Amino acid sequence: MTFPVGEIVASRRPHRKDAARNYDALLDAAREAFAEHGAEASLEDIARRAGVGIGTLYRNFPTRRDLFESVYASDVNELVGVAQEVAALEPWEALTAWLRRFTGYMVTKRAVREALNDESEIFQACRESMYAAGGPLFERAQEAGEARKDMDFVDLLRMVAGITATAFDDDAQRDRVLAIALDGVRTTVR
Amino acid sequence: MTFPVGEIVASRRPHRKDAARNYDALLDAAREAFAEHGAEASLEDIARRAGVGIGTLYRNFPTRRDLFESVYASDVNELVGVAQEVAALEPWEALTAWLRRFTGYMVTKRAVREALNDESEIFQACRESMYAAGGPLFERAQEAGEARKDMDFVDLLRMVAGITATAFDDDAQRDRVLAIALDGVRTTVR
DNA sequence: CTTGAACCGGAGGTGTGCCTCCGCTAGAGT
DNA sequence: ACTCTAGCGGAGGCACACCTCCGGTTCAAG
Repeated sequence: MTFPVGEIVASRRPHRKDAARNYDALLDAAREAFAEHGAEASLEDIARRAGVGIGTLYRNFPTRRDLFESVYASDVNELVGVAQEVAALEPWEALTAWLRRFTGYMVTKRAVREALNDESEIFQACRESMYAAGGPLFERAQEAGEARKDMDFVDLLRMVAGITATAFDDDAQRDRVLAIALDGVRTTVR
Repeated sequence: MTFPVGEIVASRRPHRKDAARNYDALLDAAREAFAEHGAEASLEDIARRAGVGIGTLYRNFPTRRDLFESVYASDVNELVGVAQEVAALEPWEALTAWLRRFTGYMVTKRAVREALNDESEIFQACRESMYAAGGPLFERAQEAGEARKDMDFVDLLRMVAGITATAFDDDAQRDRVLAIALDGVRTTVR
């Protein structure tokens, strides 16, 4: 199984040194802006944050959707990497460790998912990568009797995504609530 | 314990027949628009949906915040009523019945909460009303041994709010995931 | 060092939303 | 029926976001 996401991202990145720097700055600024203002964040503000002209933004990302896709893809890329890192842990620990990273990812990504409907080709590829990376962790936990069998990986992701996308009083509360919900997942099937 | 929210809402509502009708239409249109476009929904679009001039919107709700507060308050009002209705059921059933209604409420309300920070006086009053209405249901379930005791009502609301605010493939998936998370809540404390 | 291609910034035209202001309309009290 | 006042609609000025276009700049290959 290959993960085409990385290649798609890389293919957009310009070759010249200054151009590449601008590209990265725009991606970071966009990630930040989308997390802060949601899908409707101002493109001119993103260019300002990145310290580049608005023209540069449009050359790299002709449409808002292009920007979404790139930000999203680069994050999915990282999550796929994490899945490989945690594969050596015990089944339940591996799963929850990955989900913890998924949490951090989801906080920023709420806006992107809100704007990117499933039509997008890149979105499809990213989702497949995600499932290919995290799915086995869940199945392993199921086989080890550590996760209930009357739910699937998609259910789990939705659950974690929902909980982590909400505003909590502090991180401790978020972790507590997440742990409680995961207790529901760990329940053995009746 | 009184719930001042209803009075606040009522106090805004104009006395004249046509004016009251416009007020209601604006509230409904705003609820719809906020659910659809989030907190940044266009006020002119809301006036259009309601079939009134933009001036009428501004006379009734001088600021965007006023509109948020009114929509939010009217919804909280309804939830408080539901809590009284379900009070006669068994502890766990009463709690989950109320949370199911909370779900429907939350889908629409995500946008409002996103825009209304805790400074708002009305928001404070609403939150108190919510806790006063739903809190006892949770405590009753705890005392009956049906809900774990190492979490509080706020944790529970955040959890349900998070899960229900997310996009699911269908209602069945949402219910399934919610039920799993609630299994975590029902777990007895170790 | 030279050179040309790739890249840059931002001015500016267009569209849309925000909010105010005021001449007109229609409900409510007599 | 009459009045008078609360309420109405939307034109218009301002601000800001979107996106295009092009003269100037900078990298990197030879």
